[in-house]
Amino acid sequence: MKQKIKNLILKAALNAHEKGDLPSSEFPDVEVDTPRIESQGDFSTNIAMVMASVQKMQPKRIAEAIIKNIDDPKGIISKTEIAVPGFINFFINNLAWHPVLPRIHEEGDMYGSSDIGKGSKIQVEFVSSNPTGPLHVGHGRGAAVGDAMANILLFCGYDVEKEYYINDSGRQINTLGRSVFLRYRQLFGENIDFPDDCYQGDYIRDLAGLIKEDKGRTLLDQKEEEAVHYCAQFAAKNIIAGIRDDLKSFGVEFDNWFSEQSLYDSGKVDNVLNDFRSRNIIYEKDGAHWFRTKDFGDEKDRVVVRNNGQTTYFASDIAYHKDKFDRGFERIIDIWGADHHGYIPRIKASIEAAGYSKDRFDVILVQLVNLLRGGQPVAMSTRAGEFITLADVISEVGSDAARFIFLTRHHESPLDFDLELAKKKTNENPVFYVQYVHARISSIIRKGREKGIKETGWDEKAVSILKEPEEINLIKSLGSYPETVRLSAEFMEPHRITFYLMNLASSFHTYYNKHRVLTDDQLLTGARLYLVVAVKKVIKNGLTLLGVSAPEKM
RNA sequence: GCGCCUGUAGCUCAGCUGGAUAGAGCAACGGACUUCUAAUCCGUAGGUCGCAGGUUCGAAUCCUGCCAGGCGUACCA
Repeated sequence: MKQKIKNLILKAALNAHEKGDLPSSEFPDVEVDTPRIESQGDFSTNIAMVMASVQKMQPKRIAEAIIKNIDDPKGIISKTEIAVPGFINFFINNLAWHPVLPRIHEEGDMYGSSDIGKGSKIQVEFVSSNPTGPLHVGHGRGAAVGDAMANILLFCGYDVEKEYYINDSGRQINTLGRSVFLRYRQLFGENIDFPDDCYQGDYIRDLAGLIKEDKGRTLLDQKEEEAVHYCAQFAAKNIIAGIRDDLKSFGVEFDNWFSEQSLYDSGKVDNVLNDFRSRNIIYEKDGAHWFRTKDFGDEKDRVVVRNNGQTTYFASDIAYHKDKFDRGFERIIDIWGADHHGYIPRIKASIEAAGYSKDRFDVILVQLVNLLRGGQPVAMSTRAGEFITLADVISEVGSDAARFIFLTRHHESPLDFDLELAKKKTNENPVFYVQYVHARISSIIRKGREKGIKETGWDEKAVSILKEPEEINLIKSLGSYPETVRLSAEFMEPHRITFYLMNLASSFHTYYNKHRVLTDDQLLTGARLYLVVAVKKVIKNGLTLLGVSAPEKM
């Protein structure tokens, strides 16, 4: 609808120019807004004010010239107004909104989809938690944002791949092995002080127990190095399997699990480092190897090989991001915890140095989650190994509530996640509020069937009965869904869908309380059914993008 | 110190990349179930958009400087 108005305005401006009502043929981009206040119409444009200096005319005169030249054969516009500074306000004929309904019925699950991505290959990498412990709540937020983002991009015509990067190499894996091995030895009665720098959680003991069951005491006879290595591999594999399960119960499945170690095994890390050395992008100082990230806009240069010969995490990350582009992705999106933001300039530097444009790389920073219970902070200490895992949260409040709540904030604002609130079944909890719409409409349909009432289907005459303000309001809201999806993809902000759904839900509940769908008037009932079924479809459509279910009953 | 993020109603947050009189939910108060799920709705009240300048027809939104909070600033990941 907005686009239609845009075109009408543009054509009117051209007509006006041809007829000599407007001197200049220079037209700015037409901007059409939806005013907040009802009395200001359904759409407004600022074109007259923007053109004032070019046309050397008063905005009011320009507005008059444009209105005079509007050609609206279908009668979409019921009224136009010129408002004080020079806005032109358009009032849409109520009946002009209705054609969105058959579109929703036809397109169903695909309503709102588009091809703005033009099939270009895009990768979303998220969660990528170290395989040294279970996922916690913060990872859940990253998972919810990443998965929703991937769904939205797919819906907008991108060829999306979801990837999980496994940090299965380097020091933290060694620490994991040591932690498990020490617990293992404790199981055989050794009296060992468990070091602070080892992983403290109970899951480490559990893993040690599993190894004991499997291997008996044989590890004690091996060289420590070998035993630690075995424990590390065993534990990492086990933990990853657990992470995979947790994500699955959260409704998140990845297309690809990418191993950091594989970058070393295939020589990709060495290759890219050698390439940078040969191009003098890496130099030696104090026995370490430094990447000239400063030359690419970072604050200072960064170490890639330490003076003990070990590569840093950054070294494999250089190879990793290069490899993503080598695999043919036109754009890559990383979803990180906000505490990693300082890492962005150096990754961009590495991408530029590897010969790709840093503009093809985006990072979505997800702020931290404060876990609360009844308003009180839940104590969490990773060091002491006392934390509520994502799995705990899912089993307590359910995947739907968790996912939805994670998406009720802009990803760059910190989020309070209250476990008690997430379980509440009231207006305080937005998940139920939205899902309830779907359940209510399902219920209406069931009741209708019992009474032998069928949907009318698209019948312009019947549907044109829908002219209650609450109905027009609902239809307008339905019509704006595709734009919401598009903006959500463009700005990489999944929460826009969440807010849209809450808004649509509110419009529906208002309508529901004021008007009955199933009435004695057959024509009206059919038309209203047609409307609410469209609402149901859009609610389901949006919830699906967010990874939340749409229940038939609640 | 420097860098990034945040600051909007008592609380939790939106605000469509510069538009007109800044919006929701919660909490408070007052109402609505013999009718399709009251897990809902309607109404009342609540604001110097952190502060101060600047840009312009027009600023919560853009720029600059402060103030407050969070995070980062490793040869950790």
